[in-house]
Amino acid sequence: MYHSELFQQYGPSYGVRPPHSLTANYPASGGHHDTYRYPELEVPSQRYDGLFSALDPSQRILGAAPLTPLSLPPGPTLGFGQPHPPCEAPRLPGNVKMTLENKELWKQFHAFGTEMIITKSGRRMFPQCKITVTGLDPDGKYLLLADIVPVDNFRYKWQEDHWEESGRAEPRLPERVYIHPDSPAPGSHWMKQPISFHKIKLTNNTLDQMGHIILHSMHRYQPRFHIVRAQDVFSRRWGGCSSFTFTETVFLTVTAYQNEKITQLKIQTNPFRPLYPGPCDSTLSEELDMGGSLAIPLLSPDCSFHPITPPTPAPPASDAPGPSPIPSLPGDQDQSATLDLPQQDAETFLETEGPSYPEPPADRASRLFSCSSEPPAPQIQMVCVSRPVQRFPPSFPVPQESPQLTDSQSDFRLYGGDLPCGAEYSPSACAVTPPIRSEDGGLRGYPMNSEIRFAHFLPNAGPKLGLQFPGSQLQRLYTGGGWM
DNA sequence: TCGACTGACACTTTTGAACTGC
DNA sequence: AGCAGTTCAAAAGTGTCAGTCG
Repeated sequence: MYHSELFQQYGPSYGVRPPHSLTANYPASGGHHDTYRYPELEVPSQRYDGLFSALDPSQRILGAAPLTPLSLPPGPTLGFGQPHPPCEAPRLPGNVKMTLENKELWKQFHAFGTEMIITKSGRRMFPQCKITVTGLDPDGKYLLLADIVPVDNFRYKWQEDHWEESGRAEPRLPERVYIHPDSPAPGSHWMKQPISFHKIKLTNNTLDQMGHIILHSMHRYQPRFHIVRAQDVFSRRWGGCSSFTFTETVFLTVTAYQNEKITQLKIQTNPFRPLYPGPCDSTLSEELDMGGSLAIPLLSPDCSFHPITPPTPAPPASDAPGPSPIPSLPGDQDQSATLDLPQQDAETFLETEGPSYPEPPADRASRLFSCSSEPPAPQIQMVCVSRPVQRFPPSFPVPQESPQLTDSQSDFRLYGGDLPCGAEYSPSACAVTPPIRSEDGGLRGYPMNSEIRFAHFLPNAGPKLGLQFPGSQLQRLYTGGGWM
């Protein structure tokens, strides 16, 4: 499920997360917020790059503050060492493990400094993100997600044969999450074969409306993978979550390859070239067994994590010690020569040469956190209208940029008429209690006074572009209770 | 002037509809 | 009629490169 299925229905506001508390200069209305720069994100100590409001305990408590759009773990660097909001969110048991399937391939790229092309229309990643998961409850339902976060606060430039810092990073962009299309699926499904995130696309188009992951060029990023125990993507009550990263998957975004070695490596290993078997896809039998790598469970501000290696507080970005000196590639290497990949183990190369771009401090790259808990007790659905009900026009057309919709509330009550299932929206994009069913059992629509909720991982902010409710009206509710 | 970016290009792989045969 | 396998065109993917832009 790239967002393509869901995103198409939610429009460009998908993945856009306004700040937790709207600042004075936050655009109150008009347009989406892709280009909005979060002042909080400029300060390492305050980040709202998390993903799931469901992880925010405040949202699981009646009468809590308005929903925070997202609260996945922070990036490896930003907010590093800073106090995180206390959280009692459930965690997955500690025996949940994730390994990187094509680790050796990633290592080969990492040895030279992985570069990922980003384009306006979106470019897939190569190497692809392919993982295996163990330790899940075979019968429990899980969501698998991925996002990509900045590794540091620097912008880079290619200097002859190596990467070096070139000033401070651009302000962070709205983060988007890739939901694996199999989500939700039982643990047995996730564990039976490698899971491929090959459909992730990267773009530098800040106005992207395709749901691709928006990144800055010439910046370093790292993919993160999240396992969430939940019945469906609408669930607010989660049975736990764990996040993982792999140090080999750090990459630099470029609009054109800078390092000739990376170019050659891509050519040699690219699935579009006859030299190599098919793409790394969990659904394909032809797989490149590049060895596995145990993931590093991520520090999660929402998991009451306990870093095994206590991180040292990070100074402000401007004062932060720069990454380690940039090792240059051997000068006598003929960069135009064909790379003899199998003859040099990437790990060996890394040990002797190091990657061609600065490595983050070890404590940033190797945090390990425990995240274990039992699923919370079922919650009784409760609806609490915390303020006067807001009513929307009879039709809720696209694109209605209502400022009232830009806050973080997500639940709506349908009134004024039944809502039939039409082509304008997909019933799968929202849920309602109870649905109207046809005699044959098919979903026919939603009755008046139904309460509609949207996929909770989606940004609650912004209008639900693509959703239309002709003949009906939506009444937004504030609810702090859990849905399930 | 230079580095970063864009779009067009040639080429390959993937996908899905149409067709065929059992 | 239904299913499985094959074929083929379109779509989507790749890296390259010349031109544009700030």
